[in-house]
Amino acid sequence: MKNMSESLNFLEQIIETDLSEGKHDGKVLTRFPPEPNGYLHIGHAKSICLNFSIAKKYGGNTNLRFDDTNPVKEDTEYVDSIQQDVEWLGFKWNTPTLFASDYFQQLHDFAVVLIEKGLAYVDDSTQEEISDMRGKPTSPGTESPYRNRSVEENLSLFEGMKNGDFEEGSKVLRAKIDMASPNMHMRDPIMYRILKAHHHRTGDAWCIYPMYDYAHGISDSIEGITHSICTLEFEVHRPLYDWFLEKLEIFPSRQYEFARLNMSYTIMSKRKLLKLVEEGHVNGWDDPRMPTVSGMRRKGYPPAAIRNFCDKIGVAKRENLIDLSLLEFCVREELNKTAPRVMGVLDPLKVTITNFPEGKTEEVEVINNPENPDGGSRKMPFSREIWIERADFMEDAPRKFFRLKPEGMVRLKGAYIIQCDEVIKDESGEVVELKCSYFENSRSGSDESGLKVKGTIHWVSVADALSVEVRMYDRLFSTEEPGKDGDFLDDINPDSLKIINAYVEPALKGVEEGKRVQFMRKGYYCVDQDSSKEKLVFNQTATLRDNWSKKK
RNA sequence: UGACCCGUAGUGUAACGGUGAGCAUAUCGGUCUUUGACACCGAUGGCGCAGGUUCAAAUCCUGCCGGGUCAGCCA
Repeated sequence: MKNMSESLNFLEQIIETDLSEGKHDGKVLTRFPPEPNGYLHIGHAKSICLNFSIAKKYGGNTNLRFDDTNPVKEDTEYVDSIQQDVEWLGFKWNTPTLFASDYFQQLHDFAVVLIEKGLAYVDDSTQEEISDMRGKPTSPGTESPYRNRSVEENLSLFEGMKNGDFEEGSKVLRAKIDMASPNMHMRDPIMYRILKAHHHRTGDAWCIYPMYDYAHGISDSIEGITHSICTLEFEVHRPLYDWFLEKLEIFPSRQYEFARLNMSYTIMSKRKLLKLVEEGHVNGWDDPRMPTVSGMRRKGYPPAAIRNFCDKIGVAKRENLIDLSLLEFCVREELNKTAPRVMGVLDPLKVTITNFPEGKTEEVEVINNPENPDGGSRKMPFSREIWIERADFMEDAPRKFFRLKPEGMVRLKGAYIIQCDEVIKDESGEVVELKCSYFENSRSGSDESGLKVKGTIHWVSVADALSVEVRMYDRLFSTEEPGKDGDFLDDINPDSLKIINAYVEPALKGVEEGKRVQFMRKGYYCVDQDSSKEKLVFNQTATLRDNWSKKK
């Protein structure tokens, strides 16, 4: 009988077949090849988890290699953030960080080999001419008038390109393949272009830079990558990937493609993400509303939750749109196990316990995490005046509302049962305070009152409460597929951020940045980097599920 | 009107010619509960269509329909 753990995705099947055939002496080496021109997002996380975990599963390794072949778009700011994000996600690459730019010399030398074999030529055509001659997917292209230059001429021209003898854009090196190929990528693709730009690693050493199709496969081959896993849009590039390795007769890396992640209410395009940042729709790449790894980290998503999510969504070749709620489920699942429970009142209503002595403070003991037996407990001050959640009181409550109502009773979590005796309102009729009485013999843990109450609510002592800022986040977009009908900016949710003030229990004083907690009955929150000694700032990571409000 | 890839519950993903098409999530009920959370139980819901091969097809073949990708000196 087959169970889940035995079922393999299509990439695992390929690897197991390769292994059984003894390919590459049973070695598996994958790679994650980001271009350092943007921040990593959840879509990259899928690729990272896939590459690292599949290699690990089969006793192999994974290289981190920056695909830095386009100096005009790339920057070290991105190489730093990308490395940090991969590490944070929990993965280690065993070689030093690699760069395609480390292979510029080899790439150049291989290009010379191809020229010598008569398989590459220098083309003087303009960009427009090249584009025109390429033809259309439905009709063949035409050959460039420069296509049949002699090997010697090509060699000397390419040397000239390398030496900076020619203007940017005046010449390119092209592979000589087939202008009539039904595959556009085989119509004499460009291998090198002249770019008199400063590279973030090689400086001004080069003024010709290799194109992706040429550099990527050869870089894989140089490193001995056995399984080069990329997204579906590179599928039509594969014949070219193979062509270079075959003609050069170097290590036969193989490329496999999977469907990229799409998620509801989310955009994944680097260009659009950049626009959100640049136009100030969000507060930077690490804004907790961003689907970036840094944004999710700041929002309080644990790396284990993201890994779990990537595992759950699986890998296949069909287009997909994952429910955002699955990610949220994974986040809650992880946090439920790991986040200590604390009390935080987000929308406070004052309760005075009239029969509790003025000025007296008692300590009650509260379990830190019922899901974690080793989580221990802590003390919480209890006094005559407390804050409760405004929504935990209802004047005209329906029958099944088992929180506080006039003359109703409720358990204060970890403390006493109280009864609501009087509702105080202001002149506009809004409830501003509740006068309650407590049952002294109902103390949690030693309850001898015999009272049975259905509801338990959270609270904090007014005198001891910490006033904190809480940033409440909702999804950044209000439509499932932002931009599906028109401009994606029109689908931005205007209420994606609300900043409120809340009261939390004093045990939270001085908690470290990044700490994740559950505000009991409300949700998970994470201490933001904007916190100061005077004022803590929390980001809402996720709310708890709320079946009650759904039922209503 | 070319080439390549892909169609399994709302969503995602299994099945490798042979149980009643499984699992997760979502949705809806219920049990439990000093978190209306969590956990647990149950329900709704699926093989794009049509042929063919076969004792037997989600699975193999053909056609159709639908979706995606490709015409950067981006990756």
